[in-house]
Amino acid sequence: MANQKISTAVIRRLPRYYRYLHTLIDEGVERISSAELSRRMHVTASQIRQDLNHFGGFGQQGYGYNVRYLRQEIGKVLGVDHEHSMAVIGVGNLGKALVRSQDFRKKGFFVTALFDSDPAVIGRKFCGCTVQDTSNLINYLKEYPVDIGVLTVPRKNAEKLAAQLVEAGVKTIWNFAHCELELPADVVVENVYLVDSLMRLSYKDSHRTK
Amino acid sequence: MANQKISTAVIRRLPRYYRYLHTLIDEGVERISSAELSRRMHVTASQIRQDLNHFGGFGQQGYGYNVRYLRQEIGKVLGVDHEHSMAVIGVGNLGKALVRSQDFRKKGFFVTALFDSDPAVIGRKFCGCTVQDTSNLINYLKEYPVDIGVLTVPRKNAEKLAAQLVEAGVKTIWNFAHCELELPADVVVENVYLVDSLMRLSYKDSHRTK
DNA sequence: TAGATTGTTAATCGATTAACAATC
DNA sequence: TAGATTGTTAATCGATTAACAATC
Repeated sequence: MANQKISTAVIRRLPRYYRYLHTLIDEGVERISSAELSRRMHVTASQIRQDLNHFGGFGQQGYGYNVRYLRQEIGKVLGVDHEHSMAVIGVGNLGKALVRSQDFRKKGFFVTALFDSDPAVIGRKFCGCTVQDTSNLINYLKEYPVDIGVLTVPRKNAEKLAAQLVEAGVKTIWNFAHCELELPADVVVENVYLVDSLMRLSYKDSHRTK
Repeated sequence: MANQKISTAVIRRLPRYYRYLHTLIDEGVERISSAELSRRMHVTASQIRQDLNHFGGFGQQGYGYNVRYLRQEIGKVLGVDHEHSMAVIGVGNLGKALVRSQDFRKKGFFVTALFDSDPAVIGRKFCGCTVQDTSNLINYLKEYPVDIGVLTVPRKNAEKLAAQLVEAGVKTIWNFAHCELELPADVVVENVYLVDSLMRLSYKDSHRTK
């Protein structure tokens, strides 16, 4: 259960376990050994046991892992055992897509505030949430705080709006703008660089192992 | 210039170099040493030189790297020195966002076909492209092939439509559906699991180093 | 209790960093 | 030529895999 610096490689794998355990529950599987999970997920049993043991002894010798319990515990580790509120900054195509998606809501992530600077969008309603002018961002979020700020704005505005989020007290940012934000050390950021992803696909495409 | 299995860690970093070199060009920087780039990008100079040398000697002793030339060469490695056509399967919020985005077009990725199964969407036009019924997918793409298939459909339809893409001859898939596609070995896939990304952010949020 | 399987330590493998000879 | 900086080999570090004692 120790808190001694867990590598990002391990963290990257956690959501996949979480997801896979869900499909096991759907299949009605009650318990599973690391060996069986290894076969199904195409990772080594050693890695599974090592990964899980960073966070606690979730299994039982001679029995394996209880699927529901294990998923619940990984959920706790990932912090998806409770709800999160989000403010979406930039209600363009991508912003709208995120607001409307059921996927995040199902996992407990709810959009509670929308901001945009385009007068054509301000005042419009999406999923029960009215788009506000970004000039209200700091004041509004100071009064009605959110857990997560979602940046879906053009690159050139991203840095400024990120700073405003931080000023409003938001310390957790999901950034879709294609730039690297420079923020105080206590702010955590997860970047989604779709162009990078597409380029990696392009790389795989051109360097296909025949 | 060898083709001897380059690790994914290296590939993951390439788009970032590519991006950063662009900002250097914008700043009017003509040449740069690995030491200077190291300082600016917060990676070791050793790593930069190692990474680049997987693909060729792009630098010059005593001089450093020519910024334009280096960017161009990394572009070639990533396969963004030529255009790519894409078919988007699933014209929901996310699909629309991808079609309308300038970011991909600017990098040479053009959407040339749209498919959906919803009658309310079929026939509508986005960015000059008319949405076709997915039942036409195989026939159309056999006649008018694309380089990349983009899957922005609900999880439950993803596997079936991926198989149809493959049948139509598409061997490169950008998958946004939250599932792991099982496809022939010669098909390359890049997954974008937004829910996973959000969970990693949630993890960072709850395990913040105070 | 015996068998199974974890938790955990030890061995291996790969990736990152350091060092330096080659060379522009 | 001398100085600078790469390309590349060698050393270190960290992550993955293997092994096995602990234990349910």
